[in-house]
Amino acid sequence: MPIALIDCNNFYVSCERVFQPRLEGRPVVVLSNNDGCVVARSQEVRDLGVKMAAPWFQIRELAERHGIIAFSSNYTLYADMSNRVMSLLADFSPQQEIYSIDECFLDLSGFKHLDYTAYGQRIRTMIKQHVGLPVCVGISASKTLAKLANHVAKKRPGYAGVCDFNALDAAALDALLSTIAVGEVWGVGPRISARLIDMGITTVLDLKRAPPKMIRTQFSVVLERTVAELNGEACLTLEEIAPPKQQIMASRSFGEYVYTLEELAQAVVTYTTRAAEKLRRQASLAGAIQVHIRTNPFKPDAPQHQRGLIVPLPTPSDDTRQLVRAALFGLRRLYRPGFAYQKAGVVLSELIPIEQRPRTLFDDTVAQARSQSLMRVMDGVNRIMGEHTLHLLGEGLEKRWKMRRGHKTPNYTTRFDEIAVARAD
DNA sequence: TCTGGGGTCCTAGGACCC
DNA sequence: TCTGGGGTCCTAGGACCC
Repeated sequence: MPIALIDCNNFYVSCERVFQPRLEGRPVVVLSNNDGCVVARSQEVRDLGVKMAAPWFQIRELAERHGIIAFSSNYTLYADMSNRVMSLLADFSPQQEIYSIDECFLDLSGFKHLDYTAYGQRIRTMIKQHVGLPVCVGISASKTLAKLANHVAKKRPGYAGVCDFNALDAAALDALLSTIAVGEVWGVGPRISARLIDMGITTVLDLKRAPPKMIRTQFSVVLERTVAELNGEACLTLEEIAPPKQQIMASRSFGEYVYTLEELAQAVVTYTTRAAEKLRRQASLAGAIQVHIRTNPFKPDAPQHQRGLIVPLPTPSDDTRQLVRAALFGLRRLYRPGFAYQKAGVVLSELIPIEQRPRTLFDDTVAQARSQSLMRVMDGVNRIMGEHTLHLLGEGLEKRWKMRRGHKTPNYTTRFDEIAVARAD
């Protein structure tokens, strides 16, 4: 069963380059929320040795020396670009799994006599032409192998952006796998990688040939499955429909330290509102809400305070006001004065589909209906008029604590007043 | 001065039951 | 000196992913 993995190259950076072609060939990074650390790097930046997740303030000097251009994350833009890519890719196979904002799997098993490498090149050309983004394509018999094939397509110029493992004979494939570090395998993170290397399993080929039972006892069934996948046995199926989330989070670091309960409450109301919107979008109710606050863990000399609390709801709900009440109840119990808080967040859990709302004798169905219409109106207004048009006053008006985004580009594709302008001078 | 955010799955261990 | 056995459920924590 041939599976293709299509992955955009340096996705966020490439999105920015589409609208500023002069950035082509120049070192570019995109920063995380709060302009905290590097979350996307152009090839030029990788070549300078800048690591993923490097704190921006630490590499600032290097950046200045080499003229690295930095952008704040513009998730509105990236999400829109992603949708365009995914809907184009959907035309290349009846089965598509959108795995993340910049990758998807396609099941190619229906295409019997296809030249997969040529097909991969057609995909590349199509995406480049219609969206302007560079992508690479990996093809093989399992998801794990397709991921590796994609890695090869990205890293080895000889493949010109498309690598089909099926096109190699067994010996050639093993030879190739013996040149890739075991840590590149999907599902092998830094911890497991270090342990494997201690055991003498250093390359992908070593892991492919490791005895599955030993891997199971020493590690887990998960890694055992990975070994099977490396041997061409597809254990992971294509998930075309994303299952509803089991928990929904919203949290942010603050742009400036927060000291007072009042300001923490504003943040908690804001994040709860966001989480509740996501909750309603997937038509679920939450049975509990967890609140957490913390000081800056990177400042061990400063007084530290970090706590979380789960607040059960009287009945499962998707009403922002009810969730906010519970969250603030939790916050008041967590809060201790005298600390410089750096982050707060909420997690909605015990989610159930809305049609499974438990019924009791004492349900106030009138209040429930009112709540539903109110939320529908709020969501509707915010969808049409722009997010945040209608919100609870508890979010605060000033938001001194809101995140820094000093280098954000316009929402070129989603707002008429920020649309890209082309000049012919 | 400045260090992201949002998820999933699995396992071990404790509580509890008969 | 000796202190059952087997099962389920729940939670916290660890590992991973992008």
